[in-house]
Amino acid sequence: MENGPPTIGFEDGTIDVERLLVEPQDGHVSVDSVMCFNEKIPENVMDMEDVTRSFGVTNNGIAQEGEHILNRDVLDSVSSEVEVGYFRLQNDFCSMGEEYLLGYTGFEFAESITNLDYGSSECLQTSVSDNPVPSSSAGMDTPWKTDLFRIMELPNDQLNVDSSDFGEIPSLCHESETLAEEKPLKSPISCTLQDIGKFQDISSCSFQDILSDGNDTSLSPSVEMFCNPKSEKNDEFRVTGQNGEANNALETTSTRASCSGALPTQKRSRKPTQRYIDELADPISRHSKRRREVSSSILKHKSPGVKDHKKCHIRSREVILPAEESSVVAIQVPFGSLVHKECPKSPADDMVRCSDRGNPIIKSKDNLVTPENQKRRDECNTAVRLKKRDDNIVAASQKKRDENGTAAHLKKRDDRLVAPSKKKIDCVLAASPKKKVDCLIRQEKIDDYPTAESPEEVNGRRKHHRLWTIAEVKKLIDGVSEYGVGRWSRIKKLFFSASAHRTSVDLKDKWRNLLKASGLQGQGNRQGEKKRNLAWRPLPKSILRRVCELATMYPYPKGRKHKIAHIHRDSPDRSTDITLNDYRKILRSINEN
DNA sequence: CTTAGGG
DNA sequence: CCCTAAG
Repeated sequence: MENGPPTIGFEDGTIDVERLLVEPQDGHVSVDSVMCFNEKIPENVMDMEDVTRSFGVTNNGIAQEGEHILNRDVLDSVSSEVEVGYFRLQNDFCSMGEEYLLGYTGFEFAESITNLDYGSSECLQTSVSDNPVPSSSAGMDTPWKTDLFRIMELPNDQLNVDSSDFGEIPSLCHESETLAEEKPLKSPISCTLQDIGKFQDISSCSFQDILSDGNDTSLSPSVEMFCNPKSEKNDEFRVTGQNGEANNALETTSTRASCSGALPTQKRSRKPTQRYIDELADPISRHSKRRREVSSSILKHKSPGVKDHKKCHIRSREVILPAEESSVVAIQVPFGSLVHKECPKSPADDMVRCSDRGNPIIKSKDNLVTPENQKRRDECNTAVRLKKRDDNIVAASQKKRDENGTAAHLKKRDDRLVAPSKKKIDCVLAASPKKKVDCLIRQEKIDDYPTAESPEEVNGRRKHHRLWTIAEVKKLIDGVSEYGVGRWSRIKKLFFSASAHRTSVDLKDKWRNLLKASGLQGQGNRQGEKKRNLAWRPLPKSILRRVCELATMYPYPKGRKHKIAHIHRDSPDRSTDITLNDYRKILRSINEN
């Protein structure tokens, strides 16, 4: 209604492409909010990506601006081809392809569209049939999208744009609104392209990687970030923003809200599809099998009805996204809004907690994985151990053994830990059964943060496997540089007194891993090491370097008898860093004596 | 109890 | 991380 072209089609069924153009840039035309034609879209090529491709829309825009540029020439040529109907090629829609749709899984439409890949227009029809186009008067939405549905409704062999469609555009608003309402996810306003950019900067992997990653398994958080805001746009014709400004999100949201208010009900909001859930859950699950095990058992014991609350789990999990530790900074993806809506507790708690040592890093933690979202997951949890060593084992006996063993160990460990806070209890008290589950999940998350204050335990069981934060690694390195390799208990005492977890053994193990990562240890198969190195989580090179230095300094085996003499002798050659550490170490030893 | 090492 | 064996 506002600034969008009220109509873009001609009476003869063609489309005024020029009107679709938005903000010409550098001889290119931004196609955001622009749509195209269905032209000769092959019957079996309903996939948006294909469409996009066939019209020369480039996808490279995502990483930068999240926009797609359509060469004007191409567009022009296309315009002549436009004959009947059109597709709305929303930028993300195009580029995201299935991803985008998956992000949308909340409602049938998405699923149906997803199926377009397989080339059946039936999907479209069925999906639309589910949402019959109501005739209402209020109209704020753009006709574009609604017309998309129109087209879908049409039989496969007659994709025609009824000129009347343009006239009754307003009447279609209702449906669009409905769709909007059905969206399972509200994109957080704070989630902007800028954030995404930041993410990119921080993480070593490119967005493309992420995308592809999400392809096989599920939507990666980052993808979601993209998807959600876009989804909003998709429903809102008012999509202005190529810039992905937060304001946009707000605007669109509010617009929708008002619109829906005007057109109450008629459609009950749909729950996220199972598929959607699956997609979300997958990435995390992959990384934290272990956690899952524990959590599953916990959940199982605590609340039999976990399955019923899958959705909640998902929500909570979304709060914390896997952050990259590649650099000293980790990204915190603002998915808070989602959580806020679904869950009473805000993720903020976790974040705050996580910043021990003043380190603003939010660990990605596989931990979050815990929330089993799907039946499948639940089943797996309860019935099968995903541990590496359990790969071949399906037998219950094995499982039992493992559980018992771990349980015992955990208990033991817990005893040594700082007394758990009452957060969990509070949580439980204040919550309905559903919330209880959430609390548990949150508990896990909290647990992940190595703050002495928050070593909560769930039912006496503790989650293990906390990711090592860079800060921790640094501390470890400092400790090693001070005390040398092998004095894990001391290092633990002095550097990790704050973190109840991280036993001396853990330190030792971590150091071992660091050595591997630094590629300085395995003399035999250095190549293998290196290869694995790539798989390693991007560790700050500075850390790796220090590890190397320390490793050379203190041969891992106890062979560092002459350590001190060595140091003195070599200190001039050593980096200032090491020298300083040595100095400190000496001082400390002196003090102790 | 602490380490080293294998799993 | 877990588990075990060795000082």
